[in-house]
Amino acid sequence: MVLNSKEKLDQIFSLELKHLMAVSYVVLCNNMVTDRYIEKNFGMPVQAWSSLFAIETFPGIKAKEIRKLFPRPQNTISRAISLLEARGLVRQEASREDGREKMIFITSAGEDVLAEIRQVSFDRQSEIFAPLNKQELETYFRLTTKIAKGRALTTSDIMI
Amino acid sequence: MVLNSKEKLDQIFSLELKHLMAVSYVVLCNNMVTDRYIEKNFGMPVQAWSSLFAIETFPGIKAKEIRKLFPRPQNTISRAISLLEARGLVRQEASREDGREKMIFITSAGEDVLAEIRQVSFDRQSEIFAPLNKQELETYFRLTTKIAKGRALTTSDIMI
DNA sequence: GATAGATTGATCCATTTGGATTTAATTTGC
DNA sequence: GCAAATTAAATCCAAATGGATCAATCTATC
Repeated sequence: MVLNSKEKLDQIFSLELKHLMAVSYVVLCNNMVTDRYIEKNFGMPVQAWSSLFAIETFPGIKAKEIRKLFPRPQNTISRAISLLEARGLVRQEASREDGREKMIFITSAGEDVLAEIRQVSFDRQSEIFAPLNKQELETYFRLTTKIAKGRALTTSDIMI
Repeated sequence: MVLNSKEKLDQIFSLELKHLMAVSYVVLCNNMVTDRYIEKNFGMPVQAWSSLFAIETFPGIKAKEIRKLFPRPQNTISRAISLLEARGLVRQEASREDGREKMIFITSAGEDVLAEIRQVSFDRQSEIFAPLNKQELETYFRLTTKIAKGRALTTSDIMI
């Protein structure tokens, strides 16, 4: 019995690890498409435009705080911010309270680039979630948020 | 007004891109924990043990088929299989129908390693989805599967 | 208020990554 | 039936990655 790709996926999604596999599959597929597209069209890696989102939403945010929103290694975020600064998309300002920290702000050039990325990301989001109706989408978001807030997501008790 | 991390996350999850951000956040957080743990304890990258899952589930699977289940660049899967083969966890056999393809099979050493990884992955899955009750978990899986089957997930109409 | 320990962000460097190319095999078109 | 196009997988190599280290600063304890 030879299975085609769709049937193989169904079978993978019937294993005991199906919950983890399904959600990872969705995000992995999307990242392959989105990250490659933005890299090609805007010349920046995912951690750079993710950081730009965070910096716009929270003016004066620090690098270590960005890591909490978009979990990546510390030096990855550090370099992403260097790239954004080198392109004039953000500016940094020494924190008054703590000389080690830098407050990061988006520039108007950064706003312009982000507006473009936001638009295409929003269209992409619509594409991805198209299979769900409005009610299902809200349920999905509510449940995802519940998972995201789980204590062990970032600090596992078993994988130490 | 200064926000702590939890509050920042809430605000990020109130933006128009919240659906995409929430699910990406969950998978990214998990990958940071899981991939690092398995790298440290089993000495192999995520694409290697993912492939091992696929190879066990579908004896004789080809490299290009694994890519459909765990979307990664072609050479990434190719190298993962080389690694698994070098460790004696899988063996390859030339396909009879098509000499370019190789059929991949798990070895008994591979079964042993996979059994360990499966156990810890299963425990990790329980940890991640602990915030959902049984009913919610099934709903979540059903909706995730719907998204996973969407045509545009892998072949975007807008990100070309 | 001096010193040890902790924390922030930058940098170092060996390893990994992934787009592009190559090799080998198959399929297509004429 | 043969050249051209296509496909699967391996390999090449410049660039990215991430664990480890470093420098600067802050905190705690005595």
